[in-house]
Amino acid sequence: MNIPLERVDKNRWRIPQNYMNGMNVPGMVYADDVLIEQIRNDNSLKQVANVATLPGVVGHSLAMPDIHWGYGFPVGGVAATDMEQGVVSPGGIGFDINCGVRLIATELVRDQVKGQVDKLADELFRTLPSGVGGSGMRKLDQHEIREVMVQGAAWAVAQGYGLEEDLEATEENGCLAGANPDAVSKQAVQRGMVQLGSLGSGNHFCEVQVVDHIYDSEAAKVLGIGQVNQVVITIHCGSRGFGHQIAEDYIKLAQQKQQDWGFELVDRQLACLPLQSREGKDYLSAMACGANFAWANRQLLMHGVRQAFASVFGRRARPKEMPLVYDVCHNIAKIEEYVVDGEKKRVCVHRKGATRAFPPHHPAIPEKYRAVGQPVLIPGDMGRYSFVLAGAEGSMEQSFGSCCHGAGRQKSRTAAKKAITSKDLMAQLSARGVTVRVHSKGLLSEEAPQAYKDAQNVVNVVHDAGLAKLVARLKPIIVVKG
DNA sequence: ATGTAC
Repeated sequence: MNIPLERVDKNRWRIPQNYMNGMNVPGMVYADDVLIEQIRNDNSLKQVANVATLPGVVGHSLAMPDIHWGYGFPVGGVAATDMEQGVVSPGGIGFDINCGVRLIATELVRDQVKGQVDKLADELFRTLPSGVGGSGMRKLDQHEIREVMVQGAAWAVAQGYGLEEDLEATEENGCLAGANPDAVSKQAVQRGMVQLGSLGSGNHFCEVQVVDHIYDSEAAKVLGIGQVNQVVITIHCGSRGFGHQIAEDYIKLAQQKQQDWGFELVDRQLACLPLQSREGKDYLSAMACGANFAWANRQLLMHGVRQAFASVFGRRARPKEMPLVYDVCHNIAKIEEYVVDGEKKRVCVHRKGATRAFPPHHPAIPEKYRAVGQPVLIPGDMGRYSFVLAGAEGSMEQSFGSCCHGAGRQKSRTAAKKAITSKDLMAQLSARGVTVRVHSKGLLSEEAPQAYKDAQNVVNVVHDAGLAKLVARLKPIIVVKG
């Protein structure tokens, strides 16, 4: 599939609106010369064009430099739809509702952890339940899961999983408004009741990392990650089977109703619901339940991390000395206001594999970070590095307050599995000084560094394009995975 | 991502 790309500047490529019948806006792809060649290799650019055909889409159908093929929408896609005329498309949020990333700081440095790496890895692996379909740290009854759906991370804190101040360091304070448990199916509830506080599988992980390079020492200091060799922890996880079931339920519903609403979609996977319809509002209410479950989930997992550190390092790693730096979601739809074609507009911003990146002084940013901008947490791959950035002004002008979310897959899961055996991968990681504890070795190869683009290229693009600013680079020393 | 298919 050859998609015509017009180069806009060093880091931007336009898919013209006349490329395909039915496009309501042009596409815009963020990539440099290296990344654009990798991106051309799958069908994700066609998906960028497909998204541009959605009813009520405004501005551009955007693709971040970590874009790759996904269900309907590309992963790494951003699209905003008009609140009055537009739709919400569950495939534009993703199956893992509020998949996201949480970064925890410590007062430890690399040398203090060196001799305890195996013990710490064992302790983390024991404390954080993982694996496909695995059950979580806390079983919920019918009443409790309703509270989780409405309260999010605050429920977890009230139950003793963490500190009050964790909430202000969480996007939306760990609770998306408008959640309605009655919009969630019994089946989703059944799946969710046993999975709170679990890591799952796939690309989800808990990593112990060290600050490896600092790009902006002032910003890094404000975020509490200002010391080279400082030990930090990243958790990447979402809403598990609960959010997955919500997505599946509403995609099925949307597909059944497309004809009634008069939609003729270029791809069945773009199934969508008018924002002003009963069904569209129900999806947003259910999505908020999924988002809140995910925030509670990451809150429990962070509690597990603090417990594991305390058991290994005692008073040198008490919860107060392990503050949450920030928690971002990268699979979500948010109602926000932007200037579109010179006019202020309320839109539904779909971020699927895309991180919010609000600039300095935005009221949604915790006060302590106001001058720096919203922390943007970008996991790379398990062998190389991850990044911390801060949102910048360009995101508000260009990308509906959004930037990339990770390295972006370069090889399919099947291709990755063929490229390297888990044994060879374990040896490679060990040689790089990375200690791994994994639930299923068979799945490890699918997540090999070789399966991903170089995250450094990805973050350089969003930095150069003015969407977010580089703050720090993190290197993994322990990886715990499903 | 996911009780990796109903």
